Amino acid sequence: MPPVTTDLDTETRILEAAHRVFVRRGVAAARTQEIADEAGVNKALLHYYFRSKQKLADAVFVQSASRLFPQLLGALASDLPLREKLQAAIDAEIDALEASPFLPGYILCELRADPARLSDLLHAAVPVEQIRTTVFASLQRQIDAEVEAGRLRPVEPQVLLVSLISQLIFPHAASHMLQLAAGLDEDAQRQLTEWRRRELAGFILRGFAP
Amino acid sequence: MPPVTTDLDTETRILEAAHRVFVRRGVAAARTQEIADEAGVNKALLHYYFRSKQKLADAVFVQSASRLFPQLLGALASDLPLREKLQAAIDAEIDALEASPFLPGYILCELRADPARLSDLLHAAVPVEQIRTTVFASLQRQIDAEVEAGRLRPVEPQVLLVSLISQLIFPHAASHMLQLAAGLDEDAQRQLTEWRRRELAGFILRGFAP
DNA sequence: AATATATTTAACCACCCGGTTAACTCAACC
DNA sequence: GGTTGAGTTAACCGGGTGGTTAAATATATT
Repeated sequence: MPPVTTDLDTETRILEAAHRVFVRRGVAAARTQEIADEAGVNKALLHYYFRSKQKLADAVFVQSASRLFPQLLGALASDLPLREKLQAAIDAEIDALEASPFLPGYILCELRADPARLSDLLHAAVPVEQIRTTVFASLQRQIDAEVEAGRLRPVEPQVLLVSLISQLIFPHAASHMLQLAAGLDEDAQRQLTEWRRRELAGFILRGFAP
Repeated sequence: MPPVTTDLDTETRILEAAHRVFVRRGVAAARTQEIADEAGVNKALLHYYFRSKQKLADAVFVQSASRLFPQLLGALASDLPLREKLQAAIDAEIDALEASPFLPGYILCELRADPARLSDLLHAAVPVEQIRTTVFASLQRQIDAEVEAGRLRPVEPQVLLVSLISQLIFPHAASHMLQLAAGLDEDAQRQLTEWRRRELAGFILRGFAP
């Protein structure tokens, strides 16, 4: 038998190179040659390991998305008290984003190009539905309790969630746009990240206070 | 002299077709043939009016961006009192977004693919810098006054601005992602837009209150 | 009507890109 | 040492795409 479990090497090298090139250029504009070069292999190897550019892109997308979503949803599905839960979600997401800051932009763009296909793809890889209902149910319960205690105004979980996600992800996904429209250089953006880590949970809770 | 000011017809028809196709597919994945078909003209006409696909994409981008940014920055540069200013910005932006909901996603994606070129392009078309400094200065003044009056905690204008822009633009730019991750259908998203129009200004001011 | 210029078209081309093929290498196993 | 089969490569191919050209048509000016 030839090397069976050995040599994940080349395959992952290709996958990582593809990841870099796809994230850098977008799938449509990416050239298989560039991926091959960056992986240090021949173009035909891409076809050998993955059957086509499309399949390769699929693999990269699934891998990326399952890096970005689970942390956030996981933290939100936990049974921490509301403030600590928000803080956990913020910390988890900021950490994930600092590890791969261009991921949200990439996912956003690819999702826009072909929502249906990628949605199927992700659902096959991650039990999104299930996590989601858990998140909503637990969040709803906590909000109700806070409303009862007079510390929060009535608000649907979606509203809170979207406000949180927007402020967490958008500044990364749109860093170029912010630089262009608001003139924020890298340093200013790092400062903003720090602010979010320290203040965002409190900001949101105050915002939804009665 | 041949038709000089007449027949903006064909040119704008091409521009609008290009707009639709670019926004739908993204520039890299868009085919000139599809644009020509959608404009009801021959492919060569694209080259006649605009010199190349690239130039056409540039024109579309500039047009799009100068539809999306000025409203927001204009409202923010006005001399309304803080709360009314925020509300004006929110109304302006939501109106602009309802007219062309896919614009932010498009701009985001194109900006990601080639930030430097598109930044130059926009700066040549819109006096971004100038508007921006006005916005920041006026905002800083108002925040200082509110802090003095004990109605706001000290906060840099950028922080407030990014929080506002994130919550305004992200839900549109990432509508597919939100549908995927948070399960928000079109109706839920419309509801969220309504919430933002009614509540976002108050939400932000409460969030930054002492 | 004649002319000049602006539009518009059909047909064409050169190149790029994803994908394929067939041959070569090399380690494992008999 | 010969066989096997995964891993790897150079070379090639066909289709698609952006771009070009030259001819045809419309429109305004004289």
